[in-house]
Amino acid sequence: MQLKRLPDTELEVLQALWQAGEPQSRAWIEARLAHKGWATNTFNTYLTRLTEKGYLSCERRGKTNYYTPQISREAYLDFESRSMLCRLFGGSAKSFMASLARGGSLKQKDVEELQRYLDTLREEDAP
Amino acid sequence: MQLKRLPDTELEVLQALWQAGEPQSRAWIEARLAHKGWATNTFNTYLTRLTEKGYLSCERRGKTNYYTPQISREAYLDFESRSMLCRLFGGSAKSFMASLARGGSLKQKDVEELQRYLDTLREEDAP
DNA sequence: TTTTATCCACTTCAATTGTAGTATATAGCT
DNA sequence: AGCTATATACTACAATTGAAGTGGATAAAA
Repeated sequence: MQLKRLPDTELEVLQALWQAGEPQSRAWIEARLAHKGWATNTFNTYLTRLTEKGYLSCERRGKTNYYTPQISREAYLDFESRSMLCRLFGGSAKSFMASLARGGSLKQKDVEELQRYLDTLREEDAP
Repeated sequence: MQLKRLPDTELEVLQALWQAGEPQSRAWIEARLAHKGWATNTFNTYLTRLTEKGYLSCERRGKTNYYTPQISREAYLDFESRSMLCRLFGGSAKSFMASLARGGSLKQKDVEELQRYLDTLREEDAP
């Protein structure tokens, strides 16, 4: 599938389904995203759009539709984070980090966590 | 100013102006972004919209408008990268890095660069 | 000063997005 | 079989975005 960035609202619905891990109904998603304050039909709209775009499949059981993601969370997030990095930072992960740091989004704790994570990456790479 | 994510096209125009470092005309921007293949008036449209939204100021010299960013590149990128991080990764920089790594966007070289950068951050923090 | 070449203000237009209403089908109850 | 509740299908509509055309203003040339 040729990926395209999804609008915020549709992405939130998709995220809920990724977390679910199995096909879910509109009602289930509505409960999960109750804090959004969207009307019932608003969920239906987003589910339909995601299905038309090929991000979800839809299976009917009785009166109810059950939706299943057709792309993995990993694949989508990878695509979108890469595209963001290009659009904003010319593809440089370091520039991105620098931006977070400057803005104070990167706490001491986050830095340490990241360093540990990067260490594990190097081990994998050159064991 | 209450920031809002900009559409891709407007952001590209703004990026060109940030790089310029001084007020520039539509013609200058058009030359700089010639590879986009946009019609002349398309540049005018985006410049007008950015000005209406408050991201640019506009000064007239003779027949020509000169545009100046009203927000710093740093402030905008900080805002947008933070919002992306929340939307996609629940705010975790580590998850973001993991996503890049999984997708192969993070080369050995990038990892090392990042590690050096993070080291400098810690020195600043606890000298 | 008239002409010309440009630059921009204003208008247009289709597609997408955010949001939800109306209408129809139907599962399940009686 | 008929009734009712409800889930979805279809429709609506304003705002935004991507893209560019028209036409009026005007600096510069003649």
